Amino acid sequence: MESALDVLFTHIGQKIQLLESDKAALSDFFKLRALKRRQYLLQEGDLCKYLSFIIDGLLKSFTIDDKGNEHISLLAWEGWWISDFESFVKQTQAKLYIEAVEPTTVLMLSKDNYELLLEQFPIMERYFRILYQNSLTRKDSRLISSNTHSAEEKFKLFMETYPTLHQRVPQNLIASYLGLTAETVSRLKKKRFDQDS
Amino acid sequence: MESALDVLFTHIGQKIQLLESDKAALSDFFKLRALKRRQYLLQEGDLCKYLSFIIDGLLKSFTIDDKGNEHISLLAWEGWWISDFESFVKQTQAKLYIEAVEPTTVLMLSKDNYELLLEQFPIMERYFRILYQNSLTRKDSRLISSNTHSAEEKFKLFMETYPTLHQRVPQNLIASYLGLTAETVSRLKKKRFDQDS
DNA sequence: ACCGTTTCTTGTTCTGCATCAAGCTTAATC
DNA sequence: GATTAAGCTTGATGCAGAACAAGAAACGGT
Repeated sequence: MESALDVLFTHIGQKIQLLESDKAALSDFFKLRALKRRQYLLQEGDLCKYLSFIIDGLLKSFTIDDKGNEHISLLAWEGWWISDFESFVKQTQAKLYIEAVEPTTVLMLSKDNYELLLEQFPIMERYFRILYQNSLTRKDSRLISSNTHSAEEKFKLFMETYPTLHQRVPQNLIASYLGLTAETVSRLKKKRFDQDS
Repeated sequence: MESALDVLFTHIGQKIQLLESDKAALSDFFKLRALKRRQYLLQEGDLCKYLSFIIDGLLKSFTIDDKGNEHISLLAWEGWWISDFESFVKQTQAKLYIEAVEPTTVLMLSKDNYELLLEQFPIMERYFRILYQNSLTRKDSRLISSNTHSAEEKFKLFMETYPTLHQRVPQNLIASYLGLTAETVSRLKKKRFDQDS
């Protein structure tokens, strides 16, 4: 069976050319961790010490506002990275919580190892440059959608972009991800279904 | 006086170590362009062929919705890069307009030259990795603010983040950047001022 | 298989901000 | 420096989606 590191290297190999010798050397930089459902990977106020690559499972990152409401900033599953990126990069207090929605395994890369890895493997500069490049285009789209679309348009766009995700993620999390309430999404769903039939 | 390329290299030099020989070689990759007030650097439907580094002046990127309303996705001035990044990276049709708010000069890097430059100067992989890394943390913050804050909080945060920008940029552009109407921002400004005095 | 918790639905009320309108002020442009 | 356009203010009205409420359905853990 495929090891966690193989999953990671396959992923990296889709963006850059990775030598077998590199793989062996890179392995030591990562640490495997298993999370149970509802377990936290990070809590607000912590230092975000790791970039985490998701081998299997699904995580959410979110803030909690003054009224105690949760606002999801990211839903991430196998093949994606997650962190409180600002906290990780600047080594400041985290603003985000990261919590497992499903039982999850991740490969963690510490800040120190991240810097080392970039020093020692220039090809990884390229990998992360491409990774961030793609991430930026998605964030741009999301920001535009967030500022210009109605609730209905946001929901529709989400369902088109991630057509199968609603089978894995409770509707209230999708609502939160879109900056809507669970009630609103429930009504939008009903509306869509009524129209389709 | 300082040339446009010097401005760029100073900026790059803040993130990575750039050799004089590199500078000379890199110069050929960039093309200088001057824009008048209200002139477009990009229009919706175009291919975004360039990353543009702003030497002087100020630009806005925005979408126009079905009702003809403008939604600003970015305000950028000297020392920042601007593009329709998704269109640039994937070479798809641009969704954005980019227009000069002030008379502006930019150094433009074409997609081809971008790829060449990354091939030939591995140090530039590092530069762009760091650039994108920082850009991502800002986008994250903005996305969170957009989904969790009230109009008043967004406006307050904007004024704290860019305390002098309102002297350069008309209020209606700030409103659009924040996903608000000009009227709302006008009222918020009044409210702030009344409270402060 | 059961029980408790989480998630979803549906109705009602409320409110923050948009929209519409119109006069005023400031700033570009010739 | 006159003219025209751009930007700002203030008031009135409307509405999308939040908030509140409460029951129903689905799910997960033991």
